[in-house]
Amino acid sequence: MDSVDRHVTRWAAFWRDDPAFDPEVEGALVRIHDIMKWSRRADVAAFAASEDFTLEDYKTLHALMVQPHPVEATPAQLADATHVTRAAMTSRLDRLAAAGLVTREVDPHDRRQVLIRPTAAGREAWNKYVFEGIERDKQLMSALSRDELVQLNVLLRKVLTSLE
Amino acid sequence: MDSVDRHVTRWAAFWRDDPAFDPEVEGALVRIHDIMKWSRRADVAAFAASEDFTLEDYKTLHALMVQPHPVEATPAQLADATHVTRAAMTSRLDRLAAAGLVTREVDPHDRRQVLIRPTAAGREAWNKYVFEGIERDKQLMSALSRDELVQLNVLLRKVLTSLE
DNA sequence: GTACGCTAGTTCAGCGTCTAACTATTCGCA
DNA sequence: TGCGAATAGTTAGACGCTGAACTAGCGTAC
Repeated sequence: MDSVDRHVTRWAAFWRDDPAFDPEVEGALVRIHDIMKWSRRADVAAFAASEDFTLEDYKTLHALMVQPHPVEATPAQLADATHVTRAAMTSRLDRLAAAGLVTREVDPHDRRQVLIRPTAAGREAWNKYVFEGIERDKQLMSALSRDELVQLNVLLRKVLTSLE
Repeated sequence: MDSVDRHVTRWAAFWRDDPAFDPEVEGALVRIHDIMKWSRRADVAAFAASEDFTLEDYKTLHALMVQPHPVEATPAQLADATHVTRAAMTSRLDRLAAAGLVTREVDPHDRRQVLIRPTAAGREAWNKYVFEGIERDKQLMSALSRDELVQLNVLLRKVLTSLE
């Protein structure tokens, strides 16, 4: 029994005989929510020390580096990849461009588009943090065996596929 | 194969022979992240129509109703339950109190504390939305059978217990 | 009994995001 | 060919959250 079991149990008391409420459904979603919070907290903590390079900077740079074509991408593609709006991406790119980590260039073939490319400094910044992030993630999921991890992905993949 | 598989595969290409990177770990966390985003988006959409009653209002009210003692709680307890800071809870309660959905009263036994209680209108507002939320959650997880849902909770419970 | 440390809640400035409106460019079709 | 619709990106204003500073009240120890 974890904190979610306790929470959902109390919650369930309100609809003891109402079949609409399903402890397994609510439990799964609350847990997903909570694990997410832990992950985010760990990420924020990892970037709290570094002045002038935020978690958002890193995430944007990461999306740029792990593109189908890691040499360039448009703001819209990066916005989709990071699940933020284009407006948010504009302000993220403002920061990165000002810090000299990416370049902005108008696409000569379609002058509405802007091509974002990482600079050498940008690649370096990304490299510095990416392994730490992988290690954090590993820690977070360390309670599961390899088989369990695979099993978890099978289940989550089903959920996500149905949503997409 | 879902979008995360494609994403992580591309990602993995960067560290093809580096054992630090584990597609199962990253896959699970990215999926948890994405499912979370879907859930939040559905919740936001559900409250977009209703003027003057926000998702945050509902969540706070919900935390208040599903307390060990659902008649009253302190701002600190509600902040913990909803995973926000006390500062954020102060502003949430400002809204709810102004809308007449909760009352704020200084605890006579400890005058530092404030007791929050739902009003009749507050209970009614909560009741109006709680079933819709349950239905949304059910939809979100509808891709899984009962057994799979139980299995998912077993795995997530392990992860969460290790984090707590 | 007074002084110090701790706790609860609030206020404030800063940040990141969102939606909506706007500009510039390209596309499609009469 | 030219004009309206659609698309890419940016800007502006609002919102919610956070951390830090602050006020008020409680508890304890000397």
